[in-house]
Amino acid sequence: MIVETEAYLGFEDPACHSYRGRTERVSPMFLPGGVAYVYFVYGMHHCFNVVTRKEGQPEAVLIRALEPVFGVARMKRNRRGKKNLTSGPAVLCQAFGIDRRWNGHALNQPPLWIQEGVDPPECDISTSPRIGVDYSGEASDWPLRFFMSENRYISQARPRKRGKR
DNA sequence: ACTCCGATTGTT
DNA sequence: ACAATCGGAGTA
Repeated sequence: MIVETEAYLGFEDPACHSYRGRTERVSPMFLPGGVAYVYFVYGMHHCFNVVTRKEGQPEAVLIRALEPVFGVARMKRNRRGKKNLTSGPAVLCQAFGIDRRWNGHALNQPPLWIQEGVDPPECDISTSPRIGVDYSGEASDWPLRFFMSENRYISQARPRKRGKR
């Protein structure tokens, strides 16, 4: 169950990878919505996004945290026994075995897909600024992070040095 | 060709 | 507080 996301708003958003236009890396974002955009960061991590708009309009939602529902044993294996299985964008990618090979994959198709919640819990949704985008000027203040209020699987935002804004 | 640094995480 | 680790993107 997806419990935390961030929106990235294409050409209008200095924090978005596609802000400066089309490059090889961000080309999946330019596809019609419903497919995966997976990128590699810090020389070791992957992050998983859902492309959201029509072709040529490169916006996406970063999946930052999940609450495990089933498949926990496999997640543990993929995570090498670590306690945190799905809190944090790179952590959940490791748990699910998601890497750049999934770029462009249609997310209504197995073996990796997203579906409407079977019995979604009643809950409030909170917003906050996005994590780790302090370089992006005033966009770093935009309330584009969304998470289920008080869900225990929300990723912990670490204290960071304040960049230019 | 070369430099800089990141939509992070785990450990100290 | 810092290391790990590398390729994308920008500059020349």
